[in-house]
Amino acid sequence: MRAAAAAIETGASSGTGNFPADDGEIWAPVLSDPLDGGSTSPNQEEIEVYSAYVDYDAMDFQAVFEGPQDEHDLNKLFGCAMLNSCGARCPTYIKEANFTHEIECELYSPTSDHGMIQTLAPASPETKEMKGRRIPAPAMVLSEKEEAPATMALGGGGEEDKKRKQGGKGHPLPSHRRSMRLALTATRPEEGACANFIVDLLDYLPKSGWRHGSRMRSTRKRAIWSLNTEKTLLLPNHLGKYGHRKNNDHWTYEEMKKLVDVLYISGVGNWTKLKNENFSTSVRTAMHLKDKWRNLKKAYTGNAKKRILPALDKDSVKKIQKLASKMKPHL
DNA sequence: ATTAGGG
DNA sequence: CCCTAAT
Repeated sequence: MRAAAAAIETGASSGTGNFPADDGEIWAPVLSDPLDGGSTSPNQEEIEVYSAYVDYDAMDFQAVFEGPQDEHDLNKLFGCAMLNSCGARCPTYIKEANFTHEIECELYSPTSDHGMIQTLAPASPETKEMKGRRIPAPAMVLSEKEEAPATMALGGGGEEDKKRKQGGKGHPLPSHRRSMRLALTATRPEEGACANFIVDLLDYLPKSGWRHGSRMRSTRKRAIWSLNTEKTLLLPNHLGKYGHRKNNDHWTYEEMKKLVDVLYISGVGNWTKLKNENFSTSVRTAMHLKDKWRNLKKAYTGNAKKRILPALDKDSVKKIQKLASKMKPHL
């Protein structure tokens, strides 16, 4: 079982870029005050996020630690939260205007397509105490057939996926390369922490724009989640801010590491050649490679303050910094 | 056709 | 990730 992977602070900021022990593990930096943008918050609690799954891949962390790029990232955040601290059966709250639904979700991790969270099974009718408020849960019955499997299936094209795609029961799968089916977890997580975490994540999208550290990054209208008749959790706007992008996929850990490794050997530049020789099958264009390098460099160079860093292994970080400072690959 | 840099 | 001026 994988140990603690990261901590999320909901309180005031502390240092950024905390480097854990160099144990070769994929790590992610502490995300500073993502929820209140640095304003003084009475809520100083620290929530430990951990994975209950053995083969937890870095991809899953990206969404959380890169911060929302658009509304769709909430799906990832959601999934991350659930995967990490909750599990499929953990009560999850969806705030809809003034009403709060308690649901259980199935996550479809978006890649080139836009993903969505679909309710897998309605939660048992009960009332939860949350943040001092009484949250009414809708009365629904959990059906056996709709229950999540006891194992998690990673990677699109699995048997479950195919079955569902061919118009079976269940919910229609969006076409995507990867999908995650949340597993039932043996142990129910601490309710308070999870619920608060989820709700706070939803609050991550403020009324007008979202914050990155203490500064406002965009003026985006608040996304209101809603459940349609299919019990599908949807956003009102399917395209979002970056919906026009041809490739709206986020870089994976493997991609970033490969890019760094290649640059470390071949040097920075000659992006077209780099693309043809090392990323010929990748969706990334030469310009994408160039852009990513620029962003990585910026992220790990200088006094990057309050910046949400992409999860990378320490070795890659060193290479980035060495390349950035034009140091030779000696040592 | 590519790249650098701003958006 | 896109756009575009500059090369």
